[in-house]
Order: sequence, then structure tokens, then C-alpha cells
Amino acid sequence: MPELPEVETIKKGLSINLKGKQIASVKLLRDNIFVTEKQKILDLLPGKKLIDVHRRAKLLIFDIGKLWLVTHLRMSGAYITANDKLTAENLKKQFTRFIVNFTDKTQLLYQDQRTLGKIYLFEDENEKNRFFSKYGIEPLSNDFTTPSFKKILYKRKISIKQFLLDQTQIVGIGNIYASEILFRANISPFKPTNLLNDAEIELLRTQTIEVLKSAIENQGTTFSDYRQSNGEKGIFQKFLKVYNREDMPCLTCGLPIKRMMQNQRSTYFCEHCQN
DNA sequence: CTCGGAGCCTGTCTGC
DNA sequence: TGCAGACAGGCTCCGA
Repeated sequence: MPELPEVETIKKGLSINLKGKQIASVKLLRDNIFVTEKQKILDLLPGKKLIDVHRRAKLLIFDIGKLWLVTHLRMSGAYITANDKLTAENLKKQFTRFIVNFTDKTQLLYQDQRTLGKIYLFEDENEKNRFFSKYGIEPLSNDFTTPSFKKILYKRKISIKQFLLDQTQIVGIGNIYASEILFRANISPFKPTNLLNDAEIELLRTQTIEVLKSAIENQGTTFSDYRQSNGEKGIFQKFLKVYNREDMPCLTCGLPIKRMMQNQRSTYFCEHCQN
């Protein structure tokens, strides 16, 4: 489900609400999401203080002081901090897979309908760093320059849409934002990476940054599952120009938006505006 | 290296 | 109403 803007929004909420709190107990309700041996999580977390929460790529990193709990939310994962304001609908209790109880009675719930999410616990910093070493450039970091982007683009000959989804090249972009970025850059999702010229690469870079930043400012995109850590929906779905708009008029030229299956994922684009 | 397909899971929606 | 099939924000593994 969540792409970079959604994970970043969740991270911010968790950091504000949970930073510095002490873990009292944890409860594991579903086995298949835990990559690390369950017993380790049950043994090591209680009593520890949550230093802060970070994001790298689409993953959340709970820094517990020489201990890192890492979560990939995949399609339907969500972290919700329980409080009085939450409605029963937002809590979706039947999908709660993992609970962290803090000493001040705050509860952190990991909810995941499809249980495709993954939770890891790293005790060794080198091991954690090795895990993250496979991930590519952070698009909102200073490393994402036109030359560095051009370099990785020209090493491959795959379609630009597929490239944007490849987390070993550039991180955080998923199926929604890939379509949105390519539309705003007027580039066809099927165009091979090595055929992009300098002007297209620069436009693609600036639109990538623009779309992701704007989506973060709007707390992400909610279709059905995604919620912020306070249970609220995102807003960016109001600003989507192509995603989920099959047969609706292109906001630039008025011709119908197309949907095609590309590498087993839906791709939305305007045939007329994107070349 | 790239590709296509299956698989992991549970649910919603559409069409017959 | 029942049922089958397509599809869903992600990613990994396998064989070709």
C-alpha cells in the first residue's frame, strides 16, 4: 500500500506520539509477518525505550537503542496509535497483528489486512546496514541530482515506469506516484530509460520531487486502507491526475486517460500528452 | 541481465 | 442470490 509519502506521514505521527516512551509489553497476533524469530521480539522489547522513528525507502525504523525494529508495510500495513479519538471503523480491530503497549498506557497497533507486511528486528547495526544497502537513491535527499539520476537510468534499458518502481535504483515510488510523476513530466511509461534525453531527465527529476513533497504535505493518498498513525485519511487523492482515472478526460488535453497492464501492474497515462 | 509468471494474503467489486 | 474472475498502494522467487 503505502509509498514514500504515506510512510513519511506515518513516521512523523509516530515520532511525535511515541518518542521517548518506554515499552511495557508486546503482543504478537499473527505469525507470518515476522521475519525475525518471534521469541526474540517478545524477549528483547519489553523494558526498552523508543528513541525515535525513522524512514528509509518505504520502511519504518523504530530505533530502540542498539536495537532496530524495521517494518515494511507492503500493501495493507498500517501503524495506528490508539487514543480516545479513534472510531471503531478506523481501528479495524480484526486486522490487528501486533501490539506494543507502552508504560504510559499508549498502545501502538500494527494492522495489516492482507498480512503481506514484514517485521524485522536487528540487534547488530552492521546487519541492519547490510539489509538497507540494497536500496537505491532517496529522491528527497541531496544525492538525487541530475547526473546521478542520468547515470543509473543509462545503465538500464527497461521501461521508465518499471525503473521508477525498482527500489534498488530509486526508493519510495510505487504504482500511484509512478503514474503521476510520468504524467506531470509528459513522458510515456513505456519509454526505455536509455532513450531519455537530458531535458526529460531533468523534468522527471523535478516532478518526482514535486509530487512526493506535495503528497507529504497532503498526508498521502487514501483509496481504502491507508491511514495516518492517528487513524485519519490522506488528502492527496484529490490531486491525482491520472491514477484511477481510466476513461476520464485528461486534465490537460481532454482525451480519455488510458489504463494498461505493464509488468502485471496497472499503468495510467494520457497517450496524447505523454511521449 | 531482463522477462514473465506465480506466490504470498484477504478483501471488494463486477458481471453472468 | 451465488459464484467466478479481476483486481488492489509491494516485493520475492523461479525458470527461461
